[in-house]
Formats: sequence, structure tokens, C-alpha cells
Amino acid sequence: MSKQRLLMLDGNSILNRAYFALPALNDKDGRNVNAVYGFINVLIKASQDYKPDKLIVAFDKGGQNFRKEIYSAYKANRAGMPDDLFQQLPILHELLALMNVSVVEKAGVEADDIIGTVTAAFKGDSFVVSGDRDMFQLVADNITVLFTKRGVTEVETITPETLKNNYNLTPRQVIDYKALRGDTSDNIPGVRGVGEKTAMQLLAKYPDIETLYQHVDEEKEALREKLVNGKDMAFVSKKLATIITDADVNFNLDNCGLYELNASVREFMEKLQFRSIIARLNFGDDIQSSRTVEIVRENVTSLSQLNRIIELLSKSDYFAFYMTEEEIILSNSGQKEYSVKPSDNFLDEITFQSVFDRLQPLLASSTPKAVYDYKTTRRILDRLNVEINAVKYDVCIMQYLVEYRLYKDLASLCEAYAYKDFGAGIYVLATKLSQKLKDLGMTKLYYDIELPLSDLLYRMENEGVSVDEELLSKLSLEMRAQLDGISAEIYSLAEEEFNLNSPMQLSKVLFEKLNLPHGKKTHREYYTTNNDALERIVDKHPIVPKILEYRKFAKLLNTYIDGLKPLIKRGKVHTTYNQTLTSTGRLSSSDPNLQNIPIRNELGKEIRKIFCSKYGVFVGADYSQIELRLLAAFSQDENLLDSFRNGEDIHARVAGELMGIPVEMVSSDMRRMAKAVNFGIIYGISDYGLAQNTNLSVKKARDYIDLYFKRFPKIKEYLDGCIKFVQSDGYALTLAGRRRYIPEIKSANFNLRAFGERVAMNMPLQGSAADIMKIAMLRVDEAIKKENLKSKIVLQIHDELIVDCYPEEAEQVKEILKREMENAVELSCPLTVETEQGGNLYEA
DNA sequence: GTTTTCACG
DNA sequence: ACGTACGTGAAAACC
Repeated sequence: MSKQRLLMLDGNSILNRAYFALPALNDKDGRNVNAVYGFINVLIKASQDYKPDKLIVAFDKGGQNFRKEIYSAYKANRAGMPDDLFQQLPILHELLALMNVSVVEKAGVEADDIIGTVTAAFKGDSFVVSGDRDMFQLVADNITVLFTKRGVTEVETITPETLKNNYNLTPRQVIDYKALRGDTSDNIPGVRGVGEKTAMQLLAKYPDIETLYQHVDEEKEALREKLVNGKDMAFVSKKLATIITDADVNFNLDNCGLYELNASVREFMEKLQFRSIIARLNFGDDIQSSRTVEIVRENVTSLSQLNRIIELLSKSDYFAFYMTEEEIILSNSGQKEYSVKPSDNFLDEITFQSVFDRLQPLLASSTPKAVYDYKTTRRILDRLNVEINAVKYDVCIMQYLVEYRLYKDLASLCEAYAYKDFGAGIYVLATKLSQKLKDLGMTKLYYDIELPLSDLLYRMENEGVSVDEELLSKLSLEMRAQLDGISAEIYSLAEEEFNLNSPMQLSKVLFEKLNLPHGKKTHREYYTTNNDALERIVDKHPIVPKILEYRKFAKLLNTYIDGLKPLIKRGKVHTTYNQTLTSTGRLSSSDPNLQNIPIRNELGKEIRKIFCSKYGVFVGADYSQIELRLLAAFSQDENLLDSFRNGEDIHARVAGELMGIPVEMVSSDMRRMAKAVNFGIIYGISDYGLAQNTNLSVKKARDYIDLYFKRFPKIKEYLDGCIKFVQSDGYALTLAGRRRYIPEIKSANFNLRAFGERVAMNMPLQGSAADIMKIAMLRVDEAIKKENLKSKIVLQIHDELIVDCYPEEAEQVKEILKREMENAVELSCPLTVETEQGGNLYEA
């Protein structure tokens, strides 16, 4: 008989990790069950990966804590479990009981002591899943710790070897490490003044703290003093950190199995809405059939049948339409859908021609339709010369508004609602998502902005932008020659040829061969060669400025010149606007991305000349400082409002307020600083970020921020309010009612939480600016139509619109742009728009 | 498929 | 102690 395998789960640790790693997930009663969900996922995944014979879950049960009561004064910070995590404990216990999972817990005994005791008693191989590094002390030849990382499903396998290789510690030394370093979250004091680095050094030298203290006189004075002062703490800490392997708990390894999946487990999971877990598990065939809603699919095999269905659909409130290369699916109920598979043989009755001849009137009619991704659907139909009107539900956009990060494709969206058939799925989703939008207050956002915008975007994509192919070829040749020249110079300076595009090879040449001062290492263990690092050593060696130059040229040539060529169709490029991608409500542009065409340096500007007007002249219009104006309006800060109402230079005004001097006295340096702070405010300010961007020290940056908030208290108040709102309600809001959920804000991880806070401040500004631009685009489009003009909106670059104009319409279009953009919304701070014109994108 | 770098708002 | 500014997409190297 081969060795038995035991899987042990550190219950509280995994539950905790899952809670903070996952967004809130509601069950049918609206309770958050995210931690239970994460826990069950880990349980299942570890069972599948490690194929244990036995499974035991250990929990802390509170009560008197023998091991740590000595230091009960430090215990306080453990109790603060968030309410909606605490409430998940009984739910998880109930589910584990239904699954017949062995649970071991005892008042006064910690989960790690239970794990230590059970694994010590078990004769076979043990696998311990935990997010607690303390567990590393248990590893042995027959005990492996699976340390949960990044979320909960990814684990790092800890064995005696990996512990030696990655941490340079033996299992027993894990305890000594903690005794020296301490752990505030676990109330272990450690030695004051000894951190990670010192602890590691000492443990590389001595096997344990007992030996260390025998030789403490050999250490340097400063360290020796710290060690001697902290000696008592060190030994107390060691005792605290040691996991007990003979705790007084009852468990029965002989009768212990894995877990059961029975009907009551399934029922319970359904109540918890664990659809994806249910779908993955095998509950037996009889249950499998009800995993998703059963749909009757009627295959259309004759034209008379098709006619009958069309008649039926035309009379329904709305119907779903979905098509692929070979199939057309129609549905007007959640129980049934119709499938048409046209043949390529023109002699057959059902061909694309015959089907669409009949479908055309239905699709063009005013009967409301539901689709997934209107733009793509319409593009397919366009190629077949079929018109589609009255699309009322684009479930892709609707889902994006409800929760931008979930269900990014049709299959997963349908599955989330228990449908695996797309036709009936889309039909049902249209109704369900309509209700959700209503509940979330986004009905207007959807019907008045996003839905009509998708049609406008489709027309913009179709219109495209003309490209001067001759100029493109000319630039390509010129830049290629320059690039070759620069490469040759670099190779001679380096005295070797290497791949300049490889950061790794470049790093070796600069920092190993030429020994130039380096910055931080990248994650792949070599020094970074990014712009920041190279700028810092630009004077140190003539090769550095050449590399920077090479980078500039290579980027522009590869991305914007040569990269553009394959995307040109009949002298034009047709970008694709993604309306359902960003977290803030902005659009994104791809293939080609026309929202990041160079402009910031002269060489880049040349590239803008490639994009030229087809009808005669481009008119460009851009919002000036829209995000800062929104900040002024939202915060009602009088200084900012006053400045914008008077049409002042906002950065100079802010500099003046910061320094306490009149605007006229502000130097260009002071203005530049104020500008950086203003940007920082929009991004959700941090001292570190501001420092990065200004070459100020972090402390100086902190001082500027403090000064800013002192001078602009209303803004501080407003931004704090943004964070508070997200903390209490879980999401940030924009002017038009767009939402972004920010679960990071409750993370235990400092970085994630700080990120959540910055996003909470940034989303209302960036997102509202996006809302306003979308409204403006629709208004401009309407006005152009109403005034019978033939000019077309061709580009949107976040705060800027480009219209391709007939020269005689240019003035009128300028007026429209200014009027419609400036008046897109009522705001207590004026919005101003500046217009330019010219034959190409550079001039406009 | 991920990482690094860099183009834009 | 934490080791970052917000939001994107593309190219190339590297796994």
C-alpha cells in the first residue's frame, strides 16, 4: 500500500485571505459570501492538485489562549475581524458539515497548534495550506506547506529545500527568525531594532538564538546592545512563535475521508450562488442536467418555417439576435431559441441569401432587439448589406455598466445567469440587466449615453481617417537610416554588437561591462534600463544619450510608422473603439490606437502629419483642464472656481495661493511645481508619486501636499469624502451615475489599500470627464445632422474631438463644437473648449 | 502568455 | 513598514 496523503487547511488563515482578496459576492439573501467562496475554491483546487486521501480543516475557536496569554496585552489587534467576515464563519461551518468534512477546533487551542499536532501524528505525507509564514517551521520530509499567494488559488510550495534556497533558513530557524524580528500582526514583540535584514544575517551565522546569545559578545557594539536589551523579549517571542505539536485535541485520522458532494450541498451552494463552483463539480449525472437552464432549440430547415418564426418574432416585445460565421440564432423567450444554419450550396433552400432576404425586414423594423456587442453585430450585417435598427439592448454594454470587470465575453456572461445557449441567454439578460441598471440608477446613462454612443462610434469607425501613404514611406526610409546610424555608433561605443531592443542585454552592457551606476533591479534580476534610470546617467557615458535617442526613434518607427502600414485599407485606417473596457468609463482605441499618436516632442509631431483630412480640413476641439474644473465644481473651492470663472492660468493661480504671493510674481519653476501638484490631486495624490514626478524628496513632496490642503481645505474635504464614500458604499460614482467598485479599499495589504484610495479620488474626476465627453459627442453629432452638414466626427482622444470638415463648413463646425461641448452639462464651474484647424492632425 | 518599455490623455 | 502617482495599447523580448 502506498503512503497515505493528508490535506490540512488552516481555516482562519484561508478565510481571511479570501475575504481580502475577493470582491464582495452576494448570495440570494444579499449577504457577502466572498470568503466562503474563496475557501471552497481553495479546498477543491488543493484536493484536485494534491489528491489527498484525507482532509481536515482546523479553526481557531477563541477562548483562553494558553500559548499567547502571557502576552495578552499584544493580543488586542487580532479581534478586529470585519463584520461581514465574521458573519461568514457560520455559513462556512454549515457548508463544511453538509460536505462531511472533518473539522477540528477547540477553545483555547490555536489552529496552527492543531495543525502541528495532527501532522505530527499522521504517518503519511501531509500538505498544509495556509497564508501564514509561521507554518514554515513545520516543514519536513513528509510535511509540505502550500503557502497561498496573490489571491488564494496560487500557492508557493514550501519544502525543507525551498526554505533553504529561498529564505536560507532551516524549519526550526523560522521560529528564531520570528523571535528576533517579531510580528506585530501576531503580537510577537521580537527584539527592538532588529528587522528582516539583521535577523537573516544572524541566522546565517548561528543555528538558533540560544547559540547567538552565547556569542553575543562577538557582535558589534550597537547590535550587541540591542540584542542584550531585547534578550527577554527574544526568548518570550520564541516561545510564542513555536507551534505546539502535542496539543490536547481530539481528532480521528482513521475515520476521516475527503468530502462529499450530495444534493443538499448542491442546494446550499445554489443558495450561495456559487454557480461557477457548481458547474465545475461533479454532482452526478442526474443533477448535471439542471446545472443550466434547459433550452429547446428549434432548427430551422425550411423557408416556410422561417417565415412563421419571423412573423412570431415581429409581434413580440423584443427578440434576441446573435450570429456567427455559420449560424444565426433568434429567440424571444428564455425557454426556446431558433437556429438557422445556412448552406453554401446555392441550390439549397436555406442559404445566407434566402435567409437574409427574409430576415432583412425584421431586422430593419422597429421591433426592439437584443444583441451582444452592437458594433460587431452591425459590422457583420453591413458586409451582407443588411440593415439593423431599433437595437434596444446591448447586453455587453449593459453588463459593463453593472460591473465592468465581470463576464468579459458572451459565454461567461450567459453562464453567470445559468444559460449556455446564447440566443435565450441574450433574451433573458436583456430583461435582467435592465432591472439591474434600474436598481443601480443607470437607466439614463444607458439609454441616453452609452446606447446611442455605440451607434455613433460605429459610424466613426466606418468613416476612418485618411493616411498620407507617400509621407509615411518617406518617413519610414528616413528614420530607418537614422536608426541604423545610431545603432552603429552604439555598437562602436560598446565595442560589441548586441540586441538594443533587449533590456536584459542592454543592462549587461551598461551596468556590468561599462560599470555605470544603476537603479533598481527588475523582477527578472537585472538592472532596469528604463528612461528614468538612463536619464540619471546621461552624462556618465556617451553611449547613454545615444541609447535614449535610439529608443525614441525605434518606438516611433516601429509603432507609428511601420506598425501602421498593415492597418491601412484603401488609404484609410479604421480604429476600433472599445466601449466596454476601461474602469473609468473612458473609451479605448486599438488597431490602430489613435489615442496615443505622438505629440510631446518634435519628432513625434511629424508623425501627426501622416493623418490628414479627406474632405479638406480637420477641426480639432479640446476641453481645457476639464478634470480640474470638475474638481472645482465638486469641491466648491472658491479659489479654484474664481480662477476658472475669470479665465485665469490655473497652475499659476494655484502656485500663487501656495506661496501666498500675487499671480504676477509666480516664477515658471513655481508654476511647474503647482502644475505637478494639480496633476497629483487628480490622480489621487501620494507623496511618493509626486516626488517621482518632480525629482523632489518624498518629504518635500509631503510638505507641498500638506501646504496644498491647508490652502485648499475644501478640496481636502472633498477628496476625503470620496474615500469615505467608497469605504462605506463600496464603489465610486461619476456625474452620470457610472459606478466603479473598489474592493481594494478594504484590503489588509497597504499597497492595495492605498491604490484603492487613489482610485476612489480619481474615478469621479476622470470618469465624469469621460461622461461629459460622451454627452458632447452625441450633441455634436446631432447638431451636425440638424444643420445638414456633411462633416464627420472621426476621432475622440479623451478630452479632444476631431471632425473632418468640408472647408465651407469649417466655421460652422467650430461653432457647433464649442457650443455643444461647453454646454454638455450644467456645472457650477464653466467648461471651456478651444478649437484649431488644419489639413492634418499636426495642424489641428 | 508575461514582462519591459514607452507612446498618449 | 509600505515601496505608488490615474487611465490606456503596441512592440519586442523572453519564457
